[in-house]
Amino acid sequence: MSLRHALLGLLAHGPASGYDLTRAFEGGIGQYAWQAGHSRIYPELGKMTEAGLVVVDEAGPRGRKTYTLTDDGRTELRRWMLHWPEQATVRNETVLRMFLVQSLEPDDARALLEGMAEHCARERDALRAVMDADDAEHRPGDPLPFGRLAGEYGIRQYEAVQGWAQWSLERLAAGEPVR
Amino acid sequence: MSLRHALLGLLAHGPASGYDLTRAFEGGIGQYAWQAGHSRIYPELGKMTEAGLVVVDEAGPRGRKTYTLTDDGRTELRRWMLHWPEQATVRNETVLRMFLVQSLEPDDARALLEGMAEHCARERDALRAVMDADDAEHRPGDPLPFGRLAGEYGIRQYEAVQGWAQWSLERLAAGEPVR
DNA sequence: CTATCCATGTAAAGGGTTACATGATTAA
DNA sequence: TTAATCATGTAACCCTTTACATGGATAG
Repeated sequence: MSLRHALLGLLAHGPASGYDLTRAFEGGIGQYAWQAGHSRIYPELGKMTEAGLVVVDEAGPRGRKTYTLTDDGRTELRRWMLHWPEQATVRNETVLRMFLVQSLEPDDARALLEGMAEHCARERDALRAVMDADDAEHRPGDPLPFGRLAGEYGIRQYEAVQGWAQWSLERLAAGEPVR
Repeated sequence: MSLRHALLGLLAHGPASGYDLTRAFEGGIGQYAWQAGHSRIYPELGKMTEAGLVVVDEAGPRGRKTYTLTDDGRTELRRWMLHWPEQATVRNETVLRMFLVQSLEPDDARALLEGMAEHCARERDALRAVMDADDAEHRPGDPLPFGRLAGEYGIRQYEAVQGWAQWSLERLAAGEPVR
């Protein structure tokens, strides 16, 4: 049930409404870590309120509700962050394609791997540019923007996929039958 | 709906039963790419049969049914492999923790990052040993074992996480406030 | 004969996506 | 006044997990 923990983690940076949290999932966290839409977020915030992990400050225009972490919520977040299971939930279409590349004809496999390498090179450059811009704005002593550390991982991740695709292309080019 | 494509990809290597496919998900594909249990696999194979993507050779002990890819199934697999969307489905608890590390107290963040680095170093070594054993058994000209290419990515992936955790620890050690 | 593995299925409960539905506030 | 944005919610449908349920084949 990681949506709950994603919400706890976002609220650890300060109070937010369901609408704010929905916007947050449109950024990097939704693209790289965990997806969620408002229709799932609102009911989950309701359950978390019942469970005493968050409280509502009912005060805002248009019926806006602002949620704040409770001590129990912060404790639960810390527990989840530090005690991770050996087998974490993983669902990744890109890695699935990596497993299944050996089910394609050599020409198709080559096309897939070349496409992946190009895509990752482009995404890596784009993310590098965003992170460089963040760093340029950043004054020493200020807190890092949310997701700055994870962004650095994103760059390394794209480089890993790109390097892997090139390594795989070399194995294909060497005439090694991959299936 | 990637379970369908995972099954198509596994069946591309040869006919298999629901039981065989369930076993396949207990290996690397289930650990790194996509999880599925038999209670989801059997109904999905039924729907895929209705859709004409697979056919059943009803012949085996204990009511065993063996599924084989049809031409339509192979076409659908190829389509899905080569035409990937920009925004792929991602659900990854480890990356979620990376995003939320900035919501922890510095001591907790350090403990998390050190734990991740150690865990990845261990997993990397274990996977490297399995891949080396695969390569030792492998005769040039034989097809690569299923998942050999993806396994190489696994190694690079663990190295990327480990390198990232160490980079993040250095930023923490430098006294930079991460939140 | 007995335990283990092979083999298939269904049911219930919960998580997640898409669509439906409504209305207040603000900026142009 | 009108369009965009803020803001919340529910309903239907599908996917996923866990548990329930059954029985054949094989090895010791």
